[in-house]
Amino acid sequence: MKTKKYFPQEIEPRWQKRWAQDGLYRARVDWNRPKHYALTMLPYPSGDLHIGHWYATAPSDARARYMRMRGYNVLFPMCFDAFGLPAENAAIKHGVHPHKWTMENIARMRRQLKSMGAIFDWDREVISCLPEYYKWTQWFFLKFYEKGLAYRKFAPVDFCPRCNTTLAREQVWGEDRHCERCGTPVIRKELEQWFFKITDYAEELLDFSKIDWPERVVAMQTNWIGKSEGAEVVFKVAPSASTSNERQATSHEFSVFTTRPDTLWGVTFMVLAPEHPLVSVITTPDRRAEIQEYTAQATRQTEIVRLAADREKTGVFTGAYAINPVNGERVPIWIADYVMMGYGTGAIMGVPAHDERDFAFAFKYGLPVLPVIDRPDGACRATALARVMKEGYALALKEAGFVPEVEEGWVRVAFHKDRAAEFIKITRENFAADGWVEIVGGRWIWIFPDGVRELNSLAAEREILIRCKELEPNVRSCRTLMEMLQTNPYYRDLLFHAEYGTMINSGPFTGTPGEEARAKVIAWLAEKGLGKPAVNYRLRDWLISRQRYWGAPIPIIYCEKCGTVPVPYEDLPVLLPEDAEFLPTGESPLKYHEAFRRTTCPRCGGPAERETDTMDTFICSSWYQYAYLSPYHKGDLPFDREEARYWLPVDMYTGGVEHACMHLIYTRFFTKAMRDLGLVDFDEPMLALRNQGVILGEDSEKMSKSRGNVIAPDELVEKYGADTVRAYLMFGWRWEQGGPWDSRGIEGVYRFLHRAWDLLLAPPQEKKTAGVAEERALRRKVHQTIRRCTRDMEDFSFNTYIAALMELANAMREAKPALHATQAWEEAVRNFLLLLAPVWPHFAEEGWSLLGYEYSVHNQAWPTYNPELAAEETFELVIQVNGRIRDKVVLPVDVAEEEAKRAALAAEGVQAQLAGKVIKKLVYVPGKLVNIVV
RNA sequence: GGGGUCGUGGCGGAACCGGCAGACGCGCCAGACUUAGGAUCUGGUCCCGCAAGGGGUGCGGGUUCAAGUCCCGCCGACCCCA
Repeated sequence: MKTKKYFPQEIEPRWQKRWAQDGLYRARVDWNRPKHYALTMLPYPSGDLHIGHWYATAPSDARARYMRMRGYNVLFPMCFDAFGLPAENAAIKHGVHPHKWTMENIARMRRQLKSMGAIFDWDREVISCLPEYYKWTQWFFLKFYEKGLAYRKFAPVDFCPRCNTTLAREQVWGEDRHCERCGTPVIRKELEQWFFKITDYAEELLDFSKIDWPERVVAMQTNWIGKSEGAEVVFKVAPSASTSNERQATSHEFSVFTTRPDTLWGVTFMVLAPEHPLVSVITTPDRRAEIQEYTAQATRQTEIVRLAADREKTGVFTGAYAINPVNGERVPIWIADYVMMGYGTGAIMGVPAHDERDFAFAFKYGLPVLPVIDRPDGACRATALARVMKEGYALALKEAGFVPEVEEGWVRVAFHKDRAAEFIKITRENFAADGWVEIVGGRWIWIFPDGVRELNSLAAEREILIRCKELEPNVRSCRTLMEMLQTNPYYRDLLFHAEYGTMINSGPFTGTPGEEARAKVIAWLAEKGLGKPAVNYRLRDWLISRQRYWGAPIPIIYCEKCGTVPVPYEDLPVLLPEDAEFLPTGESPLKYHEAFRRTTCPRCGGPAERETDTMDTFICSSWYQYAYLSPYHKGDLPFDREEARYWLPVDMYTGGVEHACMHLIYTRFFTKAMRDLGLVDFDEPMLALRNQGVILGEDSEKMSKSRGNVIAPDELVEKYGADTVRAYLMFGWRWEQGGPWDSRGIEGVYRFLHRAWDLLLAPPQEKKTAGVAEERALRRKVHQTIRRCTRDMEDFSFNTYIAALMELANAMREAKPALHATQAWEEAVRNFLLLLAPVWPHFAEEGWSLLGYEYSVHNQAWPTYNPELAAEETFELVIQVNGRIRDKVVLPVDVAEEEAKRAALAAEGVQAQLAGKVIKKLVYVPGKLVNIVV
């Protein structure tokens, strides 16, 4: 009888129907079994399922199936992130209502997802745009509001002119600060917006000790949160000259945050943000006009322009001075647009000797530079004008071991600071006229014929400059010493450095080594009451207001009498009206919906207005893993407590790394806030996380309709069946890496399924006889494969998992003529099907059924391997001479060391190499090799 | 500029603790079966060489009996942050 051919188009729908009928994959609470909550990131219902969805989902399903066979009660749900802009844009473009558009897409994508044959429990599906769902999204908002985690403030915010809405800081990407969704560069607006206080959890979000997440994601989040430790230091404003005789009624002060309190003695100016409230107070009358003009112009600039690193720094002097609390120096206060009110305290201290930006600013405006941190490398350079030196100067230096370069009337020398004293001595002995030689870098010393002067204070800076100007007409236009030095290209790279090093010119701290400098200064500041330790985070609060229609309305009412009033819980959900005009005006469409906007105050009953912005859809997805527990829960809480107690938290989360600083940080914040609200009793939503890569088009470019390189999974399923698509997606790439699609590669996997079909179901073409050894060899391969596959599935190493199955199939094909119908063969077939089951669920079920096993293969236990059966009996001993392979011999695995060495020395290929040589050493690695060193 | 990840055949990729580099698959080459083959099966396939042998994991050094793997320095790619 001829075996029928493998025909996935018939097999797959049949089994999918049967599994659904039997509720095979329904996940129910069962306290007698260990649970495993596997979750993959929910898709946005954009229209059709993309091959990327398959790439993310199918391998995750295979692993969830594996866990199921391992005996876990597995929950692997699926749903749709249904609110969001594309629905609204489609409405604007094609006149379809977002609800209709979204629900139709969901219906299509649900059908497409079902063709995958995954173990999704569709009874737990949730759709975030339905009132039964967003009621709870609004409920979370109210809870956060009660807890002080949701607040409204007027602030400069990022606005996408294409999406016509504000965005959270996380949703603005890249150097050009573009919108994460549409790529348009954002602009800045000043608006009153709602925020979630994620910064309250900044410190806790930095703790990843309880979760097994990829290092890359940990690094990205850590980077994003951007903790910097340092000190807050208070500077007093010096009484201004014009008012000094009248004694000022109020003394002003302001604080700055710095990560480098060890450089405080090097402060030569201060900079306030133009928006800083003190600016208008301290500006002297003569500076007022200029300051006002600059401030007005800075406010108009976007943050992106103001912060651009390559932009020339500009600023204006306020006329006021601050007193450096550590040494009483009077330093000028400037304003500059590169200082932002929203960052730190809106004021910085300028230490041009040890900060690149400060250096550029000081250089531009002729502010002095005072080095206060020693160069760790000690590199010094010096330049002498040849005509002021004796002729023998260079020679004298040479004799002393220096390496002077003499060129165009200059003598230049580079040396280590330890030799500075010697250099000074030789230099002083060699002056022929009045002049000077300066040392920069490791030391800052001006050598004059009558003595040396060190640059160790602002006073010294002024005095040295005056002396130099007297001596040299060329430098008379220089405002600072640094300006003078800057003209000499030989000093490039030595004029400032930002490294840690021993403190110099720092009063009582001079000589403090770099490693302890910060801590010591901070402690001292605190003790003297001049400052305190402080931590600054880069993380901003999460801006959640969106000026769009297709989202969950923010449940807030504004009453003229009562102010901001939260919608009472019993009034939830605040329904999104169906008949809004959603035009992209840059303001919320709900604002123009009178019936929605006008309401009564829940407190006083008077007329009031609703908030018309909707919530960022990332809020919907911050708690969806809880929604699956009891879809559209009807109770006091968003989910069923019993279900939660059993299933939570998520054990394995899979998805793309592009969400590292958005969804993945938001959902961690949500869970921590939920914990503090008493809703859950754990700290992290997802215990483990694994990221898949991205499948590119065959042209190695990102798939896009405009490029025409999109691979449609539906077509592939139609041609090859879902099992082949699943297997190819797992085999073709390192899962976490992804790469370009290869339409020939999938053919190879398809062929493999056909071969495997014949291997299992067709009678052998020929018959051979076999001995015990062959039988044992087959069983060994089977058990080795179980071992490999188990490990690979644990490690998400899907490509090698499939490779191991292919190897087993190859071995089985070899053995089939001799072993068919033996017990070893039966065992091989049974285990092969079990190992196939997570990857090709339909194929495995069909094979299992045709071979007469009891339904269902997916209810079978994961096979275990017998280490004894998996163990090899012999091995190939590699014999090296001086590290080069010269021969190999096959030996029993339990061979004695002496025996192995004897065999190695006797090997033919070795003998030829050893002739007449003395063996110096013999390295023996049991079970591996012998290396003979001669 | 700072931080991270990574460089292995024509391609995707294997290689566990430092121990046979290139598993598995694609492609390619040869053969078989065929009216035919873009189906299927068999064999071959890192490079040089008829061979013995030699070379080889981005480049240059180092540690070691032994390095794709560890260390140092370059070069290049990608990602994140400026």
